[in-house]
Amino acid sequence: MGRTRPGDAGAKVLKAASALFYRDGIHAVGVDTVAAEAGVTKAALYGNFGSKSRLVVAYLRDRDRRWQEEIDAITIAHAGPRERVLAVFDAYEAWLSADGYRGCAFLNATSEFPDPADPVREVVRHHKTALHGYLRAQLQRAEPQRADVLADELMLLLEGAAVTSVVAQNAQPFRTAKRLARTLL
Amino acid sequence: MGRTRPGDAGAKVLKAASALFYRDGIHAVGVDTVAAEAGVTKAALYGNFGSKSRLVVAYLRDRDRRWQEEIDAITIAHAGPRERVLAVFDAYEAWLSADGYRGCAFLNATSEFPDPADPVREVVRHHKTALHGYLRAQLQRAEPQRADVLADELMLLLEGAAVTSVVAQNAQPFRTAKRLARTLL
DNA sequence: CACCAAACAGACAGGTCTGTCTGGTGTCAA
DNA sequence: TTGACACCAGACAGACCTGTCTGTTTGGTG
Repeated sequence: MGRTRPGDAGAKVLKAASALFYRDGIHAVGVDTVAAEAGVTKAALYGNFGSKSRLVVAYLRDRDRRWQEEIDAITIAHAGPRERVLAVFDAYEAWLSADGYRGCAFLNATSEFPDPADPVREVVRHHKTALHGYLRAQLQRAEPQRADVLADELMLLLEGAAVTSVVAQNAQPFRTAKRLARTLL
Repeated sequence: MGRTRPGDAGAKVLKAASALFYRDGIHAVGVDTVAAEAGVTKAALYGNFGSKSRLVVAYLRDRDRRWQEEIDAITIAHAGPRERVLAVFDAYEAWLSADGYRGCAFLNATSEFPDPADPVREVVRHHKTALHGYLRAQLQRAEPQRADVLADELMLLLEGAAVTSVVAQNAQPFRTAKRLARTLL
């Protein structure tokens, strides 16, 4: 019977791991579960990723890449810097609400990996630095002299809305954050 | 030899659990480790708390109680509502920096317990609701008509600064948050 | 067609997890 | 003094964890 072609196992594992790690938490999901959900053997999982730690890093890198695509879509869809910045709030909210307010995968990973030197934390810093850089680049065009401070402040609002919406299990914090962001701009 | 008096085991376990759960994460710490660190047997731990889940809830309740004492101290030390609100930012920052920016114990627990119906999440909601209520009560005296919105906004700034300071491993986000809070007031 | 890489199936090792149980020891109060 | 109680010491069960191993089957390529 048509078994899957070689080389697909890695992608299937990554897809299953993404869903499970995000939904249940990283420490709470074992590699057996990931392999079973992916329809793949543990040997194939280890052949592709080497260890669970590396699979976790791959999971976060993949999510960062998909988020970057979202940012690119925003850049294409909106021309003005203010519109782009506000669209980031909408995109963030959409990602969180789509999965029942489970929170930011990178902040969750930060909670589960306390060591700041862990490779996981490097991916998190990379992701957040990229987001901050995008905001600052946009603001540089709109309000050059306030760009740095504004980018810091908008990051606080974004992250605050993210975690607060998880506790509250609804999108209301994002409305508060976006309204305040609009007045700051 | 002077063994400890009966009744002390519970307090010793709670103290050890608080330190370990907060530092390493809840799922990452086993009950054997907690019992060993407390200088107590597992039997005593289970005799006092019944299960790890209940110990986790006790840990968060205890931390909430200690935070409430901090809030009470702020109320005593400052008379004006604006001073009290800004002092909350300082207290939050002090708690995080004192433990190497490991983050808010309640938000970390939220990451580790995805089910919103979990007793752990109820403690988290209680804690955050109490904080929000304190801010709103203070603001009611300073700016009655804006109190509700302002309390929401300050919560976003507090939570945003908390998680961002963990990623960055420094207190800079709190300075940004406090400055913005001051201009909002 | 023959070969090889990559998948399969599934057992296995060694460790850790939560939770229980047995039996001994110390303390306090009646 | 005696009994209740809370603890100690440590083994134990059963599940789950990561990671490895043996051997087989398959699909794509030279």
